[in-house]
Amino acid sequence: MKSFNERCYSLLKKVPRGKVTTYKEIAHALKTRAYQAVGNAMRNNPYSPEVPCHRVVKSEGSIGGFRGEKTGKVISDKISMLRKEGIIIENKKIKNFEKKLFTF
DNA sequence: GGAGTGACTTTTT
DNA sequence: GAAAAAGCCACTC
Repeated sequence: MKSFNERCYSLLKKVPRGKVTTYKEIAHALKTRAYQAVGNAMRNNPYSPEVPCHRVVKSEGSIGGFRGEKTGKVISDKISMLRKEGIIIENKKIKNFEKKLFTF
């Protein structure tokens, strides 16, 4: 039985490049309301590059908080990466969020 | 088995 | 509109 976390990772991997998803959607896809549990899974993030944690945002379209990989990384860098993938970030918020939102 | 934590969400002040 | 509090679920110690 895979842990709840691994399911989150699997779903995250399904997110195509240039799209984003929300913690809420993931939790809903898993038939649960463990929004924070999803965040927990991301925080553990055993799959650094395979799981695009930066593609997961809050329900409002804001970036939320990311840990980067080490203490030096900040959210700003992740935003740049998202922008490179085709996602427009404006003032820590995703532009055209609804269009970029990927649902399961 | 119980208490604490968390990269959240929603409602209310 | 922004900030704070409460609520919720799963994981870890």
